[in-house]
Amino acid sequence: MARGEKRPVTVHTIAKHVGVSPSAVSTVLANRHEERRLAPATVEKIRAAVRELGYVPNIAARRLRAHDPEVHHHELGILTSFEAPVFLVSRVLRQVQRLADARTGAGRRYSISIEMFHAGRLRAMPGLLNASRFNGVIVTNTVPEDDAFLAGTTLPYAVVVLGRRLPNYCCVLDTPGEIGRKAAEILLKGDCRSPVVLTPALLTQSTAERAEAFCATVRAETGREAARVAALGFTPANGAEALRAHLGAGRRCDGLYAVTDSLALGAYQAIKDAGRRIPKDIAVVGVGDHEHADFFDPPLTCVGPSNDTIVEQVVTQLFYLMTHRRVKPVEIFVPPSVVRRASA
Amino acid sequence: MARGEKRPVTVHTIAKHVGVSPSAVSTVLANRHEERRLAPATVEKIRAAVRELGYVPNIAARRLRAHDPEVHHHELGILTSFEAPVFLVSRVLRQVQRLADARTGAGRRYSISIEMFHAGRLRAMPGLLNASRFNGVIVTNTVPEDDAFLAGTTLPYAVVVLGRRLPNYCCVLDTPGEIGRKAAEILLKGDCRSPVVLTPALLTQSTAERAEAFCATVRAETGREAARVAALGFTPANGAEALRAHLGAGRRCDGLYAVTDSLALGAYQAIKDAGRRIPKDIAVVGVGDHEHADFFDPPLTCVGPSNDTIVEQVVTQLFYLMTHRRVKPVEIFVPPSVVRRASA
DNA sequence: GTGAAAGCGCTAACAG
DNA sequence: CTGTTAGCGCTTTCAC
Repeated sequence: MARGEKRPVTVHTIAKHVGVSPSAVSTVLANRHEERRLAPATVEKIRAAVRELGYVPNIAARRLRAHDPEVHHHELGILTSFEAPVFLVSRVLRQVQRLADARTGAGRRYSISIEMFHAGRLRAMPGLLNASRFNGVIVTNTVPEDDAFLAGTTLPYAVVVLGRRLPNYCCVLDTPGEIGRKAAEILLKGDCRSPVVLTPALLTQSTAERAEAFCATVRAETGREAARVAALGFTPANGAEALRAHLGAGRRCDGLYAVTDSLALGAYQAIKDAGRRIPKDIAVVGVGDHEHADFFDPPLTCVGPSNDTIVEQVVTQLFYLMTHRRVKPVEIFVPPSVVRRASA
Repeated sequence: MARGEKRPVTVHTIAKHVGVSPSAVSTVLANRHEERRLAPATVEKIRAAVRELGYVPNIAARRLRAHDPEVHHHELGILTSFEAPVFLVSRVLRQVQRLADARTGAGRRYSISIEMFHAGRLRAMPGLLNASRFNGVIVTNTVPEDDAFLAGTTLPYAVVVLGRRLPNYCCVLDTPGEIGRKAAEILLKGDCRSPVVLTPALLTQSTAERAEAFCATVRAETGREAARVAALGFTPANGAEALRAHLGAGRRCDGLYAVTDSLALGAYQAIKDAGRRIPKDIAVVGVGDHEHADFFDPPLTCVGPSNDTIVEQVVTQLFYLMTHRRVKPVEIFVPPSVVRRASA
């Protein structure tokens, strides 16, 4: 902390500062001074210098030093913005780990880490451009700025993009149009006459397309317009508030498609508070395979991306890219999953 | 893939194999052969060799090479087993990132990554013992085997343990005894006469203590024994099944403490299916500050660890340890949070 | 067009 | 008890 802020502090710096050799410093840092029988006074002086100079070990150097030449070490990264549905990320992680475990062997190890970036600041992640952090990455939950960055540069290692179309990378995508269409069909077949779609006010590419396709389908099949309700944010509370306002204003609604899980949860509360029954008065459709949808009251019918399939594709692609490098980018579309439950 | 499995493959290996110099190989790997005007034939031969020999770049070496001596790079790790409630981990991550961002400056960068290990296999995580991966770590969701490993060795860098007591490390803990006691008090004050505690069959130290304290409090206050219902696993489905069996057998229950969120969710379904009302027939208490507890139907009263406070303590400790190294281990206990809602 | 050499920061082996 | 030396694998000058 004290003074070494601008000049880099290395074991060498400390050694000179104390008047000992770098190896003595190294020994103390690893708590091996006993077996090396360093003089306690020396140890103390070194410790003091370490603290005073604010020494931070260089991890890359240590790793290189510790490296066992018999094993290949693969560094995999899952890169996601903070504004992410964690549960999807954790599924990706689990799947990556499963496949990595299956391939781990004598001369092969995998390290997998999740790295979060602030939306729009992917370019600032260190080591991305010079390939000094990962052997392969999965990129997801990007915003347009990040996409522009990616599109403008071809990273020289394995990259799979989840949920975006970028011409120079392998991409795995859901089909938001089809999702919206199917959601509309389910509601319309259930004799819904005044469909509503509940979205966050800030639409992502994906949620926008879902809502759009929903409305288009309603228009095509009935000639009427679906009502659009925009929640301020992504939380259940936002969803509840928005739908409450809609219902409170006496506007019609006998069928609802909520484009995210959390909004559906909030919608349930608003509907019940308004004294309406699900699905009798208002049928509700949410998005795909939420782990708790079965325990909503009533259980929630879902149309949305089949995340497990998506994740599987992503991970398969990543490993493929890492072994056969420089293949032509592909786009993989995964059709939606539909789970019918009691709410529609 | 093909043959280089046992002998380590480096740029040097490839260079020799093709009959060029390491620098040529390096240039091709970084896609810089254009500006260096390598012969296209050479480039192709190098590419072929790279593929054939299954070359994997050594990330540590690249990092060391790319290292800018003007900035200190801090590697922070959040180490958690797979059997983890992701949402807690993601809170830790957010908080760490927040504090790291605040400290990031000219000569200072932080990288934060989540690393998952298989329960009981923490010792197998590479680079833990020789300090070649992290400058500081937060360890959580360990099982006894992992704890034994940690207790037996003092890692020579900043370590904060979340949710376990280990004599040689800084630990931050909730107070499961107090949690169980408060849960019991809430139910008993609500005139509950036949309390039940719902737990997973496989108890962690923490869930066991919560259940134990709950039963002890019931015993002390009423002289009766609380019934214990064990669910096969941790999911809502497990919880629903277990409680359904209990209620179906005609056994009494007018107050329930579920020691995890998911079990509470399942319990709701079982209770409603049995035609009972919450809280009129059966009052329900869940654990701390679940983000969706407000949207349970009815909203769920919670007694549990106050995760935000815990996370704050953990992260504060970590940064403290990194700047003032080798301080005496401390134990920090964070009292439970109580949020009263409609379910009890 | 291509190769040789230097050195990033660290630690283990070997000499004193 | 302590210092010197070598080298982990990589990329970037610089020289040919």
